Order: sequence, then C-alpha cells, then structure tokens
Amino acid sequence: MPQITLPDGSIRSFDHPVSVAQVAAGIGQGLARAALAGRVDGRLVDSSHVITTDAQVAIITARDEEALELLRHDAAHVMAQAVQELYPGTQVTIGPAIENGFYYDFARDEPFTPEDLTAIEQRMHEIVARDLPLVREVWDREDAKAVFAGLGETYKVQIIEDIIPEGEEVSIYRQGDWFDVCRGPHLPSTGKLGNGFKLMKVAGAYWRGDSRNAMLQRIYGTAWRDRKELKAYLDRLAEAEKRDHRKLGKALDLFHTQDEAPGMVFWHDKGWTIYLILQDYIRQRLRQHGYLEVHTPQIIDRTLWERSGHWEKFRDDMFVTEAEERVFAIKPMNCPAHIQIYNHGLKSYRDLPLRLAEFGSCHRNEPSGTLHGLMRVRNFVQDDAHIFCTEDQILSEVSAFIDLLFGIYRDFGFDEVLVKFSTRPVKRVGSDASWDKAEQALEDALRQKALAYELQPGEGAFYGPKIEFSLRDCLERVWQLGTIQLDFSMPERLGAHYIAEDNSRQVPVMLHRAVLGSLERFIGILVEHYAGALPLWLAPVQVVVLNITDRQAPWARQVASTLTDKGFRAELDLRNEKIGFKIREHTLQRVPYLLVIGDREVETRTLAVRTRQGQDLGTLSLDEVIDRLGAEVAQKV
RNA sequence: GCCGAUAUAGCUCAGCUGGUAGAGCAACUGAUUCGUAAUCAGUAGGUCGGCGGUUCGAAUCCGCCUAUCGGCUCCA
Repeated sequence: MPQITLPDGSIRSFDHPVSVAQVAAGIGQGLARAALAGRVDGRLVDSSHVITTDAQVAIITARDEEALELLRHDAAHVMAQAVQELYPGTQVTIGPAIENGFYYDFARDEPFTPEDLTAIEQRMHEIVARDLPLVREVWDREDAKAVFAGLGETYKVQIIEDIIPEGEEVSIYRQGDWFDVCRGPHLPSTGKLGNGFKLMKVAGAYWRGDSRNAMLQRIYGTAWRDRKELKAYLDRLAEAEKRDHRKLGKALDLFHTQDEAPGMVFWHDKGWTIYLILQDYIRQRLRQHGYLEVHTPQIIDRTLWERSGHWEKFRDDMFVTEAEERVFAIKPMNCPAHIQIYNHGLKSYRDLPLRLAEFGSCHRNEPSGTLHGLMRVRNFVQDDAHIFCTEDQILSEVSAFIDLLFGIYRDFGFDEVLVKFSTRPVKRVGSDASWDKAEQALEDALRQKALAYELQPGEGAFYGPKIEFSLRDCLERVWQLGTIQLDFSMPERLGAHYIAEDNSRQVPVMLHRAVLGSLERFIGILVEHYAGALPLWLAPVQVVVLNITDRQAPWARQVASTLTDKGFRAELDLRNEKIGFKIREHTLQRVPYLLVIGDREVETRTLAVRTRQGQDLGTLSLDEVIDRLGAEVAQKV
C-alpha cells in the first residue's frame, strides 16, 4: 500500500492506491482545488494519475513553472480542437509547448488568414468555457491507427507508427468529443487554461522538419497564467521590437539595404565608424595574441575551389563570375587562400603554430528566405583566422582562443554566451583516431575553462568537430558569433605540410576560428544589446558641442576642434534652434555626451555637461571633460 | 529555396466597397538669438516596388516578377 513522501519530508500512508488529486485533497481543500498535476518520483503526471506504490509526490499548482508548460500544451490541444471544429477536413499533426507559448502544425489546403486566427481564438475561449475534462485513455496500438486512419488523420497514423516506440503504450487525451494522441500530461480540464492566451502568427513548417516533406501550416500562440501575465509578455515584446537593429540602423543612420543588392549592406558613415572601431580593436587583440594579418584575393579561379572541395560541396552558395574565358568564384571563405600563403616557403615544426588572420570580405549566396538584416547577409567580413599547428598543439591553441574570446566578449558587455560543442557527423573525413583526439582536445579545453556547454552529437562539420559561441538578439533568437573548428581535411587536400623534428613530412592541423563572427552580425547584436546606446568607445559620435545663441559660436568651435584633435569623435551643432530642440535630437541619436555652451560658460571657459540619460554633470573645464571621456573610453564602459 | 503577409513623400503612417493621392515629422525660405527632450509662419515634395491584364477609369481588382517581414529548411 502506497506510502507518499511529500516535498517537506512528511509521509502519508494510504491503504489503497490513490490519485494525485486524492493526495492533494488529503492535505487540504485549498490544495485540492489548486492541484493541476503531480510530480511522482520526478515524473510529471496528470492529477488523475493513480499511485500504487511508495513514491515521492509533489502537487503541481499554477505557481509552479511546470504548470505553465502544461498549460501551454493544453492551449495547443484546445487550439487544435477549435481549428477542427471550424475547418473540418483539416488534419492535425504535432503541437508542443515552447518557450513562452505553443504551436500546432496543421495540414490544410486553404491558407489560414489573420481573420481565421481571430475566429480560432474566439472558439478557443468557448472551449475553455465548456470546461471539458481532459481524460487520459490507453488504446491498443492497432486500434488507435485504425481509428485515426478512419478519420483521415494520416499524419497521426504516421506518428503512431514512427514516433511512438513499439511496446510503449499509446495514450489518448480526450476533451469532449475531441481527442488526440499525446504523451501528456495535461491539466484536469480545459477550463484551467483560463484566458491568458493569444494566437500570434501563422507560418509554414515542413512535416517533421524535413524540406523534402509537405509544408504544413503552423499557428503560433502564447499562453500565460492569466490576462495580466499575457499583457506583460506582449508589452515586453513591444519593447524588444524597439531594439531591433534594422529599425535602429535606420533611425541612427548606420546603414541601409536596397533591392538591387539583396543581403548586402550599404554602410553609412556612422555605421562604418563602428565597423572600423571593431576592426581596429580586434587587430590589436590579435597582434597581442601572436596572429599575423594577411590579405588575399576576393576572386579566385574555380580550379582552386575544385581542389579545396568547395566547388563540389558549395557550388550553389558561391557567386561566380567569368572573364577571359575563365570561371572565377568570389570567395565564400578565406581558408583556401590562407593555405596558399602557408604553402609559400617550406614550413618547419618550429614555425608552428602559425596564425594567419584576415578581415576578408566573403560572399555567400544564402537562400533568399534566410536573409535577415545584418544578422544573415550575403556579403560579410569575419574576424577570421586560421591556425596551422600540430595535433599536440590543439589543446593549448583552443584554450588560448577561448580566453581571447571571453576577454573580447567581456569588453563588449556580453556575459550570457551560449556554448555548443558539435561532434563527428556520420559523413566525415579523417580517421577515427584523429577524431578521437580532436574531440578530446576540444572537450578538455571546455572542461579546463569550466564552461557549461550544450553537446550536439553528430552536428560537427564533415572535416572536424567544432565549438560555437552564440548570443541572443532582442527577440531571444540565437545567433552564432564565435567559433573554433578543427579541420583535418583541407590542409591535406591543398598540399600543406611541414617538416617535423624527425625530418618527416607532416600535414598540419588547421583551426578555423572567429571571435566576433561576421562584423555585420556582431554589430547587429551590439546595437540590440545596447538598444542603440553604444558605450562611449564604440559610439559613432561621442560628443556634440551645442551653443545656445550665436554669441557662443567661437568658444564652441574651439572646444569641438580641441576634442577632435584629442582623438574624440566630436560634432558641432551651431544651428539656430532652441537648446531644448538640439538636446532632444542628439539624445534621440544616443550621443553619450552633450556639451552645452551659454554666455556663462564662455565667460569661464567651461562647458555644461549633459549625458544621454538626461543627467546633468554640472560645469566642467575642457581639460576635465577630456580626462573624463578619455578614462571612459579606456575602460570601455 | 518553401509557406504566409507586406511594399504609398526622405522617415512614420492614413487612404471604406475602383472615380487620376493625404497627415505628422524631416527638407527648403523667412522671422526668432532663446539655458537642458520639439519656436512660429510659409514653400516645395510622390510615374502609390516593377511589368502586364481587367475596366470608360486602378494606389485600390487579377497575374507574374523583385524586395522586405514572420516562420520552416539551411547556415560548410
């Protein structure tokens, strides 16, 4: 007979099997009403789940995070029921809970319109009002297939056949007349869903995520405990959208794109200023870390790409051009060119590791549907470098790279870095022994740095394993920036070698690595991270000198030119406008410091200093301002 | 590349069911010389993304194309 241990350590004994709901009722009436599900020996179950043996049991209520996930999953079911009630003949496929909400994929010939979403949402509220109990049933596998086949639900039949392992029970969740194959668990009834949900958008999604399969229609929704939480989320989204680098890029006059050059960026002076600051900064860091900067051609004959393997593998991703009856490719990456430099002159083991860096402009013909502002472009520059080394040097090189990378990310104010480690894929080159060694080296490096990482088995490149470093944009989308990848293949293909200590000829290992990734993407992330208010050392315009009336123009000019001479990016605003107007404009442009000059300041040869946050720093001398700004630039804050 | 949506003045947007385009800001001109987030008045500005079709007539309806946005796939 079950003995139930509760989270507080107390034990309750029953002389008969009990459901989670009954356990809750035994504790108190309030809890019985609030009980939505249970956790039995660590496993999330329905509140109707019956416990027959001794177990650790926790009652899940709305306050628990798990409840939110169940609620979102319920929302998916309720939406599916609403859709099938409104649009008979629509097939259901899968519908999981996701971060902040849920989705369900439907198979239907007619596209769902925004008006349909409103109708579906309306119907969902009705289903919630019906407060249908969610009942779990276990069906025989063949019976389940027959039932769904009879309903014309071919996708569900496939799910039962392919996704649910033989021998595992096929559980069905029923709400009123509607039912779905589902692992569960669920809330006790549709009424528990409440009204804190909203349908967000329709999108296409391939059946089982494979582009060779049919395109389904996915409806995304968000779901929360109540209306208030929902509103808070929607407000958060609206705030996040204001940080969008594409909006800010336009508002701050950083760059633009246009139809004639899809996926390529026209950098305006302000954006280009940021670009150059980043390059200068990285250049300096690379020099400190023993890299040599090189520069290679952008257009190279196809024969080199044939030898490197790109022509075969990435032909569709490359832009090609012709001249003098020769076919050239515009380089999609720098590595083959770096090997050409490596190959000039015989290399000895004493030359290794050799680190060749290049801000090379690369073009890749990315699929049109994937382009996204600065984050996914067809022409970009990486802070790219290739390290040629021996197998024994991999660990120390990877380790040094990770230090370099985190040091740089810290300077930019990023501390939430997602680390992913991808290991050997099925299709690969190189011996298993090499892979063992390479993966081990990467793992050792990660462990040495005590980095938490996500393992992605089989996701490595065909030529070697890799570590990726990613950051999130304003809408929490993840973008890869830094990476370090081992490569056993290309040096050999392109004939790179060195003379080892024993006078033998060896092929070096090549490490592809980038810290910022593409400068374009990095700037996109930077702009969103700071909502356009870049720290002083990165701000395209660091300070604007403003006069109040024409009388102060001479001192204002002198101040601005002194600041410029001292290396600051200073502008002068002598326009015949009210001071409030000028302050407003420059504040909206996120200029870090405004120096206001009126008659008082002219008289005392000083400046009234105001920050973009609206803070008044009082009246300072020009020297004091120079010291203050200089210190702030040096600290990179 | 696939699914869906969108494309109107420099920017942000309005324009109901077809009857030859409108606002705010910006720009320009003039006045104003002003103390910390918008001074006032006037002027000018658009082949309504491109091409084709329907129609007496198309920003509006239809088709194709291009780009953008949101996803999916991809991202060496």
